[in-house]
Amino acid sequence: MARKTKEEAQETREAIINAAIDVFYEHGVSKSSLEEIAEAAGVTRGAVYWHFKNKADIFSAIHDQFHTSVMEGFMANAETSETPLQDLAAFSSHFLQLMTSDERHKKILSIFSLKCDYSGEMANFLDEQRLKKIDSMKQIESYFRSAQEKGQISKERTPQLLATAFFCYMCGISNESLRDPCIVSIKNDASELVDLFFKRL
Amino acid sequence: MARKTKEEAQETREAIINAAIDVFYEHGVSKSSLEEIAEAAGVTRGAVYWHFKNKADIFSAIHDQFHTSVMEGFMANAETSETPLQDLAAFSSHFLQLMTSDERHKKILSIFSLKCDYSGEMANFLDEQRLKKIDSMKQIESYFRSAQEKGQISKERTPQLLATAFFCYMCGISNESLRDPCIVSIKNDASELVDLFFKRL
DNA sequence: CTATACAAACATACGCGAATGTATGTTTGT
DNA sequence: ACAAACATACATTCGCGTATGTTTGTATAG
Repeated sequence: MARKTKEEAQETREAIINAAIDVFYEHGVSKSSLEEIAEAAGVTRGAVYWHFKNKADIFSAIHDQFHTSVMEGFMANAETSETPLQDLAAFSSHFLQLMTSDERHKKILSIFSLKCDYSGEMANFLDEQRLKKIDSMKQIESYFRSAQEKGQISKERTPQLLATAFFCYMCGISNESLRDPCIVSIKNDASELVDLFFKRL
Repeated sequence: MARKTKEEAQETREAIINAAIDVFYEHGVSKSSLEEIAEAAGVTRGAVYWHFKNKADIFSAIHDQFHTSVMEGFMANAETSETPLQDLAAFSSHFLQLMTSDERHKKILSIFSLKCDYSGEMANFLDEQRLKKIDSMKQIESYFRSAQEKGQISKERTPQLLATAFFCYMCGISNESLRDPCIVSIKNDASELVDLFFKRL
């Protein structure tokens, strides 16, 4: 096809990414062909290979895009807040609720945890996720530390352990609700589950 | 090769399964070829196709074998026990510790949560896992209900919710420790993490 | 201001290897 | 003698990466 303007090219790039999310979600990453993705985006494989190196590169784009969009609302007021635990709970509930309100958000999470085979070239993404998670853990940790310094919770446990526990808890809720929305219903149980962690600290 | 006795044939079948676990763990399910598995087992693809229908069928064998072996130590004394919470905690800790002591156990869990693309034919296994998890949840639920009836914990929350929370918590710990043993160290933190859930009920 | 050269943004075509399923051959326990 | 328990051989498909073709926005010279 003909040459397009920068903006139009950027649009096709986004179209490919969005198509990939849908195709990955339906057929899984490993069984999705670039042909399928191209067709879903209304282009040919030529366009895909112009914008991306290969399938892993598309996955990487989704990966980056997701994490930056999630994190930007997170890194804020661990020390400045007067109610760190409430803030943490609120953000956590909001994150879970996104899985109900934002279809794209849900699809991407589902791809990451159920439709992906982290091996070979894909194993790199586990490392990237590790780094992001360490950042998150540091943040969560500071929330708990702040709460301890303010005398809002017991100092019996270290902030590290509390952060680890809470992080695992949240990951578990997220994953299990993706595996089976009936067993763990975000709409019905999410906020109550989050509260359960804090109510008796 | 020549014909063998029933026992020898069963041994090769087991050898194929064990080889598949190793190959799946290293290369991921989707990128593992039957040729690799056969070679690792010291046979040819002919033997593999004799014992199994295809790759998904091998996976299914691992799947069944794992769940039956895990569950057999679990279904026991929810109502008969005088200390249901302690029993639940003990079993949970034991389950997590298995990831350290039993390499095979760890590899299989890692395959299920990180090296597998649950799509197409593989999606059936999510349904199977759902059923197993419902059973587990029922069991866990009865532990909490028993504890409530004995007055050992508050009746503020329903047993269902407590079971859901605990189940998600455990899944989160298991998964995150697989993703990064440094962030969540089973050896160091597991029992303390499990305790954390119960200490303040 | 316009003609033209160049390269961006794709589409099309080609060759290749890898894996799969099956068909057939071979050995030996019973 | 027959079939279980494999090994070997074959055909086919599928997806990938690349090479090449095509169109058109855009810069630059004249």
